[in-house]
Amino acid sequence: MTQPVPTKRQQQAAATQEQLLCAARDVFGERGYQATTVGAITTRANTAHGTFYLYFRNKQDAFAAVMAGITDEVYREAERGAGSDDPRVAIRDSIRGFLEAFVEHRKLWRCLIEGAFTNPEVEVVWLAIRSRFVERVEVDLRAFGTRLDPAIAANALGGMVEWAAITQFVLEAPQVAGRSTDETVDVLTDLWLGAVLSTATR
Amino acid sequence: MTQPVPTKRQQQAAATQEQLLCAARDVFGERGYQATTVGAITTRANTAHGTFYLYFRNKQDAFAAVMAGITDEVYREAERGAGSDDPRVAIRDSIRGFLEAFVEHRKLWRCLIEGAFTNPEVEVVWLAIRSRFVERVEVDLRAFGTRLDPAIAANALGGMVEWAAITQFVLEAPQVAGRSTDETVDVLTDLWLGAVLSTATR
Amino acid sequence: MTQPVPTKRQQQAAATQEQLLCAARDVFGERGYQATTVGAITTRANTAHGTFYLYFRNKQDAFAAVMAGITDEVYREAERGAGSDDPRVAIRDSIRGFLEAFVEHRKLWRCLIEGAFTNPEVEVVWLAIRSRFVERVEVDLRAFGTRLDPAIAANALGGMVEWAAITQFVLEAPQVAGRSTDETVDVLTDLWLGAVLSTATR
Amino acid sequence: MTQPVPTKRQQQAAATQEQLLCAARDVFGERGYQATTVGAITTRANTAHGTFYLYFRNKQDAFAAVMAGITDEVYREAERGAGSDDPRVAIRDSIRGFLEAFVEHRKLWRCLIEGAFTNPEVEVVWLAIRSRFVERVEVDLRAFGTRLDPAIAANALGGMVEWAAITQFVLEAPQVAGRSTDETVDVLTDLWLGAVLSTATR
DNA sequence: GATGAATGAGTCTTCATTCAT
DNA sequence: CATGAATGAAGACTCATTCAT
Repeated sequence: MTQPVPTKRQQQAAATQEQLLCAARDVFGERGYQATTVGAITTRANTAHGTFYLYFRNKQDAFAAVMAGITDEVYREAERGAGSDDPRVAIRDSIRGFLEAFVEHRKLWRCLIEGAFTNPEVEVVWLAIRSRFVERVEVDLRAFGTRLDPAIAANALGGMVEWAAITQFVLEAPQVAGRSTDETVDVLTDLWLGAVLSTATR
Repeated sequence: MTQPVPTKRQQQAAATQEQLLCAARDVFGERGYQATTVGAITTRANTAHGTFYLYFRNKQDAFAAVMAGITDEVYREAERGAGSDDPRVAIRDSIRGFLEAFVEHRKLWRCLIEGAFTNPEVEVVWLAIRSRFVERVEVDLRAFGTRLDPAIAANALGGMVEWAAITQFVLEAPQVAGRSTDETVDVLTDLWLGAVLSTATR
Repeated sequence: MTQPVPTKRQQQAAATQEQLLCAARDVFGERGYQATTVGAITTRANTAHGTFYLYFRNKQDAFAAVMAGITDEVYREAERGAGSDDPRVAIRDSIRGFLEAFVEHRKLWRCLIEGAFTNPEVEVVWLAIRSRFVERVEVDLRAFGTRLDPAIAANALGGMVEWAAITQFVLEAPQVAGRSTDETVDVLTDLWLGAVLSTATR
Repeated sequence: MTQPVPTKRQQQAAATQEQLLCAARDVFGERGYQATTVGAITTRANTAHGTFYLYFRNKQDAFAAVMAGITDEVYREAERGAGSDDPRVAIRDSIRGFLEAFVEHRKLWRCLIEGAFTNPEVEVVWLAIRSRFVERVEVDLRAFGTRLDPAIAANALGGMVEWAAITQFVLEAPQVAGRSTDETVDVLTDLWLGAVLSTATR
């Protein structure tokens, strides 16, 4: 068994890693994936350049470490509606949870999409996390009963929310730029519910 | 006024530009935005490196030129359902048109997303073209009558189709990888129609 | 057919390449293989850093280009004794040819040995050139008639001259440092001749 | 005066140093001089990175420590023929001793040559040890009587054996690769003897 | 005596862009 | 019009060495 109480040096090391992780989160959010350099991260973290490589194999590895927390949080928020019996309430809560968490991290999310489309390994990581989200939706659809293919429908409806969030809060498409999260939650809820109810089997 | 009949030189130049454009299309599709180099394009086009800069200000400019044609075509295909009186038929034709054109150009579309998330100017170009698409949907929704905010709804429904296409045919999300275009057209049509009808005002 | 007369630009390019090659020769000779940097070569050649990569794939490639000329010259000088009928004269001329050429390029030769023991690809290149030298010796031994294994004997006798040159003129082993080329030629000739004659079959 | 009986601590320290030395020997043999890193040595030795610097000033110092043992052993084996009265037997035994010890350590010997040509201080160390070898040969030649310069002849004949070993067992020159040690011992003995006898004065 | 976290100098290589020919 | 040689900025990654614990 290892010591349960971390030594002073272990604390130091953990603090350094935390500094680097925070710095990475900030810089990725500000500059995007490609434009972020290891040098920018270490400068921000007040460490030497080489220290970065004590805690991360490379830039991509640090990116994965940053994103693991974020994606997990956002997609998990989408599951918080599960408590309600009223489908409308459940759906609205899920969508609201997702959108609110998304808005909070929208800069990093932009970076995530950039990373996923630029770097195959990031793509794999992201798709894996996204899968959990889509599968949750699929389970809900099956539970509700639908005459559509549940996988395709889940991917489409889940994707509708994801992409609406991206176009509105990241890309700021002119048609929807500046709209409040609440407005969007309402519309997405109605669309989702209408789509699901009209194809329900029970 | 210059001669309406192009001179030999002008023909030659047009041919060179066409070569470069085709080469750029190929290389962007194969390698993606970041990984494409000007050298790769000129090599493919059998021109000198410098010739590239006679026809394009820079890499980004060539990318915009390539993408203009593609995005235009894909989003235009989404308008071909307009002819029908039956809303289901009209929607299905639109979705089918979009997806079929999308599938044909899916490699470049991947590149387009990458470019838009990497380069602000590419983002602007793409958003402008996408706007026409969203606005067409908005006009249809208004014509049909909906109690939802038409802009947000149009962005969400149009986005649902866009993102379903991307996740299925570009990212090949495991839940939907390998599904046929037809299956997806059916599901998307039903979802769209259900969402619209249930919120219709007339 | 290409133009036999090089254009001005081709001349320019050739001149640049020549500058780089000379600079590389100088720097390799002064610093050795590992310690030579591409930057040092381009600085010496008065070119931009990137220009180096127009003419050489990498440092090793430039090294090979430098060494090709040198090794060829040195080992070729070892063949100039071939004219004489008197074996002693022939051997002495060969040894003298080798040593004199060697002395002239001794700094680069040191670099060559370093490169060959450091970099497998350099090793291969050098061994190939050295093979021609050893095989020439072998042919001579066979012609002369020897009861020894000609390959091993050729490798040993050729190697005796090579290594004597290296220890004396490159490493400057204390026992032989400062001796003249002539003295060494004499001794090596006698050793070689004595070894060959005493094992001759005719 | 310190205690002649080592304390626990001293024993511990000696064990650690031994571990590091063995690890260094292994890693240098496997990777070569340049490619060996301090980290690789400490990893192999199961010690902390910093521990290395308790026992060695730097990489070069550890290399010298490793090589001291090896070179000593190999060159000492070359002296074992001294017992015999028959010159042929004496020479053969010396050559055989050298070659057999050499073959056993050929990977480290390769590393030694690389080190000597890369690092001036390694060069000095090696030349010092080699000197003893050359001087032993010189003494023998003088004892035997030769009309040649004994220093140059000793350097050449000793070098013939050294370099034959290197080209055959380290570089594996194509002409002699795969030959047995015995064959080579025979040929070298004959060449050496022929060279010496034909220039003998008594 | 032993540890291992931290340092930061050092180098290769790529590539968008320019401009003399 | 077309060429292609030249530019030089930029960035990732390694590793020997130090020193507080």
